[in-house]
Amino acid sequence: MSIASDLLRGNTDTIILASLVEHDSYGYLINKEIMAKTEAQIELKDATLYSAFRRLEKEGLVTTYWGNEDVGARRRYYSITEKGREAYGQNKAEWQKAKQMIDSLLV
Amino acid sequence: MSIASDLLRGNTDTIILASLVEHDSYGYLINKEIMAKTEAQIELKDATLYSAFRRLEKEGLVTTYWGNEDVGARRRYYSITEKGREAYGQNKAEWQKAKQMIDSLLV
DNA sequence: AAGTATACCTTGACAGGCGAGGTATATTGT
DNA sequence: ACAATATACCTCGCCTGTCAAGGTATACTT
Repeated sequence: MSIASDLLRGNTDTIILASLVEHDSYGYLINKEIMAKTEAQIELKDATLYSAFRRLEKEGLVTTYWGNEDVGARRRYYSITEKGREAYGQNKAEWQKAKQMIDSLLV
Repeated sequence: MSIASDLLRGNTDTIILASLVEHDSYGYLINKEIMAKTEAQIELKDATLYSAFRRLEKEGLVTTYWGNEDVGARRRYYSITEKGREAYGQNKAEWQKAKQMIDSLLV
């Protein structure tokens, strides 16, 4: 059984940012990598993924550009901004705290 | 800064069930205890709390009865059912797994 | 020619959180 | 005496994030 989406909610943006910290990437690949790393227990549905991208872009946490593939389907790349790196750090810290707090409530 | 509600979502029902595992309780007290235990970093807004109760009741995870206070405001008590205990165990297990998976994605 | 993989996108429905509003009783402060 | 605060419950309607369902286009395999 894969992870309920309500448990992921609030972390999707952070997860996407995480995959952009090292290098630029694109939607399809990000999704595949997440599935590979979690043995398909976490999967961002593509509608969810793309709506997250719009949100991140609007907030200035990522920028985007079209790749110039001369073969295959076009790719839209995403790049994390400085603001995005900061947000990532904060989100991660908040996640650590939330984890701890929730754990303290679950006997 | 308190914990973003999207990080709690998916855990609110579990948190409520947790506070009913040891003994019956009522909304106002459950809320106070959660705030006390987390130094007010987690707070279920009462609209959230009561809608969660309706949900848990509908799913047969809790039962409810009116307390017979002869003084002060009336209290509606909640009692966890056997089904509720099972759900609690499963939710907790899923939370453990989700934690692990999310952590594996956040570099 | 059909199927699968890669790669993107939009729309509309749904569920949970919660701000804002409401009711009622008891205690504490001035 | 009266106001304020704490206790204790409740509903309505908005907002936001997820995602099923639908769509487009290219390239490779069978």
